[in-house]
Amino acid sequence: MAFTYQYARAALTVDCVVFGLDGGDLKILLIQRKLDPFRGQWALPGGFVELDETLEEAARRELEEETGVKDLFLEQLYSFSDLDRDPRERVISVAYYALVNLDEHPAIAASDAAQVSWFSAFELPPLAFDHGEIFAMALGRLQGKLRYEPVGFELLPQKFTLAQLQQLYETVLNQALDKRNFRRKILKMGLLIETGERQRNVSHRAAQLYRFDQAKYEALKQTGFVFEL
Amino acid sequence: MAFTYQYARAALTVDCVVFGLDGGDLKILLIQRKLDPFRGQWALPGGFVELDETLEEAARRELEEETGVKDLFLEQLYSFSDLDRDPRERVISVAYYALVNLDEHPAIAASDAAQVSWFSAFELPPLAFDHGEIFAMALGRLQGKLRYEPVGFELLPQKFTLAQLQQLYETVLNQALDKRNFRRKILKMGLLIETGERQRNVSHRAAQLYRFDQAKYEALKQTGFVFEL
DNA sequence: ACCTGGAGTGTAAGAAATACACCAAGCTGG
DNA sequence: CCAGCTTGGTGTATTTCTTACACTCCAGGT
Repeated sequence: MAFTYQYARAALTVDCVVFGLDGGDLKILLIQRKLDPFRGQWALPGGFVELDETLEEAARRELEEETGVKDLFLEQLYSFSDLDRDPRERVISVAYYALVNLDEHPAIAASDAAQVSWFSAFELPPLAFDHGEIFAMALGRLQGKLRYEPVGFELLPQKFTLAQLQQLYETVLNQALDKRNFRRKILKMGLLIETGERQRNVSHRAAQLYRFDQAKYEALKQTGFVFEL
Repeated sequence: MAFTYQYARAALTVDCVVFGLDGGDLKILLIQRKLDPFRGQWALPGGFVELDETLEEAARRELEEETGVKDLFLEQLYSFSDLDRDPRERVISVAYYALVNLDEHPAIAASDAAQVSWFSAFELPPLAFDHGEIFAMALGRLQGKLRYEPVGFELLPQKFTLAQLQQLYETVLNQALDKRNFRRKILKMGLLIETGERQRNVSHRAAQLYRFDQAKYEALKQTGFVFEL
């Protein structure tokens, strides 16, 4: 079967930058290409957009097919359209970035089509196509978002300690933060709920576990409140 | 001539939300459609992407063809992909938003293809397709950008008074600002240059004219400085 | 019992944000 | 030419936020 159009059309793909947090290490998910071009090189998961799905649906479908990850925080990043970004033909790619909690999605179901692996975001191998550029923009976006929106919680388990939260900010923003000031500021927002539970199986005093109060955040947002760290 | 592909491909368009400032009124540029669907309705300028141009090039080309505006500040906004956003067939649109100085681009060369007109952004007619949604996102983006990046100057003439700058912020953000605090804050950043010139032909005391120091801003940005109002 | 390692806490100094009102300058119209 | 109108331009006091900084508490391991 073939499809014919009066004017030439570019192919349309989605590519996903999936961030995960492994302690003090920010990771992203890459797949190893099994086909030319760039065979054997690492690339962002992604693929062609079908006609009966939105871009976001395509991104979620490709992610699940290629890496087994689903139900994650996903947001559109940017559309890339350099003329020669794919050596085969004109391909325009809409990039998404995603945040997952590594502990709750630890085992990436290896796709039949490719090798899948987490890489430290600050020591990536060379990437296929313009994926290096896409990654750089995604990292910048993540760093920006983190300051002005409470997206970081997507990278943590539902219940987390303040130290984990602080380490998340320090890792992603790549700067040290003062513990007391961090705690005061984040607690003053009133968006963290003490669960009453504490850490288990740690060889030191166990920390209080908190949850993020999504509902309260949504309510506050209506009133003009801006999350800002 | 026809083009045939193995898999179905969506058509790809660009649409532009062009903002201009007319005193205390934020305006956007619309064209009246001459063809179905939505014939006679107002719509964002835009059109199909050719294979030998990037998305941004397509946006600039369509803007110039349809409205005569060129050399403006243009940034990608978002890609829209709802399945039924165009009743004819599957069309994915990459939206851009643009800022122009109305005084320096006052006469929009009427395109041969359509009527072109500026509308007050807060009293828009119903728009074709999902252009209302695109506009809403563009307005939100503009309001956000204005706070954290010095994009507002794109809406003003090269030389402007502090009152004009303040009115720009008040108009776009839709809130009143204190004159003395505004002046102190913006001047303390050191990004405005006194031209030494003053307003002419005003029936009151003439205000000092300033220019934005783009070069200094670029330099400061490197050092981690963040414009914030 | 004691060591280790992270949890948890307060304060003082400086910087920034906010709220607020009057005189100056220049043109206009009588 | 003078009165009045319109916008330009300026300072200060109060409060809030930011920053820098060091010790005790607690639990598990040895």
